[in-house]
Amino acid sequence: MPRTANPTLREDILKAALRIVEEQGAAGLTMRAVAGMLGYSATAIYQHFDSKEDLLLTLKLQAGDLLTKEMELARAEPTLEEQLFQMGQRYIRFGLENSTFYQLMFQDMSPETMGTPQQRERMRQSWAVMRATLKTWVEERGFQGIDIDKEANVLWMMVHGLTSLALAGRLPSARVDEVFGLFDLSASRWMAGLLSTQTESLEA
Amino acid sequence: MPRTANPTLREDILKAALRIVEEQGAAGLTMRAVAGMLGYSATAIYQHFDSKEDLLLTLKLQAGDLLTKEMELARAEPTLEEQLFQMGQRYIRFGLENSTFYQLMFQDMSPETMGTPQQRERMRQSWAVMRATLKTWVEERGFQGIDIDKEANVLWMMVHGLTSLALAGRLPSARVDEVFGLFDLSASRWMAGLLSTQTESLEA
DNA sequence: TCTTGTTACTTTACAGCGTTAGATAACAAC
DNA sequence: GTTGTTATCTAACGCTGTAAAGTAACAAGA
Repeated sequence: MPRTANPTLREDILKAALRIVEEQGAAGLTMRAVAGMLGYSATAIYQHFDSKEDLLLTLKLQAGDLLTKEMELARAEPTLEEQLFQMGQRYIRFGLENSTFYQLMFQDMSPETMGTPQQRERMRQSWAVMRATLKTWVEERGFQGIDIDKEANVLWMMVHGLTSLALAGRLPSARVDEVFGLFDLSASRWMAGLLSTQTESLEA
Repeated sequence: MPRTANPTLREDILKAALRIVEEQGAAGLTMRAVAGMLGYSATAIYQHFDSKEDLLLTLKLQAGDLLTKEMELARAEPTLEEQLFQMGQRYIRFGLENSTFYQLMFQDMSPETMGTPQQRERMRQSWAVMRATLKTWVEERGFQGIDIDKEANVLWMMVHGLTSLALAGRLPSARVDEVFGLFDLSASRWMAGLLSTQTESLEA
């Protein structure tokens, strides 16, 4: 017969943490800051999260879900090619517009920090969305000798590499349209390369 | 007529910091730990570095130099294609074998943390090595309508994306040979894509 | 309605962090 | 020797994440 807890506190903590990360960056995210924003003491958070690491992991998982949702929106495009292309663009835009989060998602990814296998799976959900579309497209076009998983990883490393470099200030410009230009180029190289393997196999 | 400082202390600090990062990860790198390893007090470091951030930046620059050196070794390969390919492999291997460092290099890259324009230039040196080889290759083969800078960025985002995903545990395996397999695939897609633009322009 | 058991939350405290201020002492120059 | 400079140390400040212990709110049973 215990005292009842604030039923929304867990979510409130996550919302406050999200706001702090957005407004002040990852360095501003302290237990005291989060709790203070809600009028609680810092240690109250430990009723709902094991540690700051646990809180961060939850935040990362939520960010991953947002990215997945974003990519699923691309399914509205009329053709599969356009869907794939839009997924790439939406991925990049998400990273650029939520830079702190995106960097967080790919940071501190030591084995312990990565959570349970289910959580890792959840983090890969956006990849799975893209992979599924790619698979349908490859099958529809009747491409032969394609390892879907590997091709999906190739596409993923392109968009992630691009986003990551842009956020690190390692590209000539981090402007969305310029980054999209590079995405255009790399995607068309990949596509042309893939198509060329198919014409070859037709000739043979 | 001042007292003389330990002439090797600055380098000793960097060496100690390097060792700590390698042995204990970035989290173990504290001013007290670095100084303690050398028998100095923590504040002695401030004679040689403005802040921990300054120390870290210096470390990153050194890591960048190492990567550049590593990639320059690929110039020994007999053909330009092999040189380019080796550069990619050496980049990836460097990242996988110096994971903490590599992650450090692409972390905390907020505008202030990035140092002077000269330092940013120095950080891009490994990219410049690859770009130069790519340029020579493109000219030697007489390829037309190629924007060298953009193609170099495409190659860079592939190797960086791959390395970064592997280190984040987001690929099915982080084993060097498996990662190399993905590099093979993406590089050949890019190459075939690029070649296809050239045969098209020949036909036209 | 009163007691009781559970637990949400607070207060206090601790060790460690980066960094500053002030004290100390080493040593080159005169 | 004396002096001036500065390399280095000690002490301290305000921060961090978090453990331990205290407080009080409230559901359940009488």
